[in-house]
Amino acid sequence: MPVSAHAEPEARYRIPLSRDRVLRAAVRLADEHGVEALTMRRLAEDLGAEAMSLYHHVANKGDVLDGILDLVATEIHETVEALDTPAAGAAWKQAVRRRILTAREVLLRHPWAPALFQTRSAAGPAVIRYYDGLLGLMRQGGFSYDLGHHALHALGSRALGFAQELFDPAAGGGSGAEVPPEMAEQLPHLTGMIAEIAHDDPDSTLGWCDDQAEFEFGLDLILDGLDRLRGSR
Amino acid sequence: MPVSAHAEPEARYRIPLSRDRVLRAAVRLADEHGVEALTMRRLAEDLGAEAMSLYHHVANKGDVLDGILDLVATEIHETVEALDTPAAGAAWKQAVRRRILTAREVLLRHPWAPALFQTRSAAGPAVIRYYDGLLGLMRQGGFSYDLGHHALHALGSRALGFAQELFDPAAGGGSGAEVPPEMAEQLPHLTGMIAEIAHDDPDSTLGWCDDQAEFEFGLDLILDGLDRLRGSR
DNA sequence: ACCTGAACACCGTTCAAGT
DNA sequence: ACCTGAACACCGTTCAAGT
Repeated sequence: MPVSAHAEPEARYRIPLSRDRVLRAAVRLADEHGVEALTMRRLAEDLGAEAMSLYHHVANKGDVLDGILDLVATEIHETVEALDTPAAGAAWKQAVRRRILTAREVLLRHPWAPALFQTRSAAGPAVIRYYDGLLGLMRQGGFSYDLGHHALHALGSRALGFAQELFDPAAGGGSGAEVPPEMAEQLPHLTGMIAEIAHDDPDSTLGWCDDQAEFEFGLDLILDGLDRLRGSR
Repeated sequence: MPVSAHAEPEARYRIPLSRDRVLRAAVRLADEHGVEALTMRRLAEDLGAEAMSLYHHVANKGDVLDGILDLVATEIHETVEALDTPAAGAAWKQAVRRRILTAREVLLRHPWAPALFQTRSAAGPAVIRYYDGLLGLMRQGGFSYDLGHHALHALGSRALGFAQELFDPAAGGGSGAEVPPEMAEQLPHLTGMIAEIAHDDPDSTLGWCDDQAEFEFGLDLILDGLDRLRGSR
């Protein structure tokens, strides 16, 4: 191996670009400043290069977006794969539940990822490997391929650790009790619900939905339903 | 009422702009050419005006996007409201199921809407009214407010008639049996599943997932789970 | 081979000016 | 009041040119 002593300091500020380096910088940029800050120009700047240089390592911006999603999915898959030795029989439910809640933890570190998963239609290889692992756990739990197939569809994005939140309480502003009277007439049931929950727990005003608890409720509902179908079909 | 005969032909090619006219044109544009064709310039062109004129009727592009989502949600809410006289007791499940499948039918006419619903965080008034109606059906079915609340979260976007499809079989290309051998080793369970389904139904190659059936499977799983919890909490 | 500057065809939006 | 043209500050991407 030839030694070139003077190359050392130069190499420090001029690490060659590569697809991997570009994608990792893109993930970091999205994590720190949001996905809307992820432009080819800004990404190049962070890498100490010009925007046009990126095109030697990625096809276009869509390729970058698919690439960073695959990076996140890889992180999920590897974290989850290190988690447990799969268990047979009824333990399938606990194993699947744990994987999905772990996937959710990974996604909380990349809050831009769920919205992007929904925008980019094609599932990358890492997502597919992750789903293959889930299906494997179900098979060990006694699932037919047919039921396992339905199960993956039923779980949908929840399997990856997210589900769309339609109500964003933080966006609402004031406390739950401050429903305008003319709106309350049009929304008798939601108004009643908010009033009752405010009564039971006076401290629960703004942002009173516990995202984690709601995610687990929906997940358990599906898993319990699947467990009941497990033998019968 | 004064009559001005000569105003008629002029009014024909210069209908004044309005927020409603702008939003309806935006929905039509998205329906016909996709949401990516929905630019302020293109939208103005379709209305026979300049892009800058739109800003007298909408605040900005985000306002347009929120506006067209509310228009779709209104269409869902009105279609569903005309559907049934709500039924008490165990019939809640059938009533909710029918509303959600109807919402899905509406969304199939606006295929751009689901992805946009997931991007725009705040739920508009029409979405909230729709959810209030669902909660009302559940209340009549004997739900506590607490269980109804969990139920809305568990249903999530499925209540509006969509759920993210993570596998897009149409994007894959060839038939299900054409899995590359080195990939098959990494995906033993998905490969086995595809092989078995191809064996049971040789015609099911490309796009063999029945979206409607899978949507209903997941929906019923959740509704059956809720029905089981209905009395016990 | 890898990288770059200038340029192109778009965006959403501001502003001053028209009627 | 409503509408408009020109302009600004951005995009992603192409292309010919550098090393």
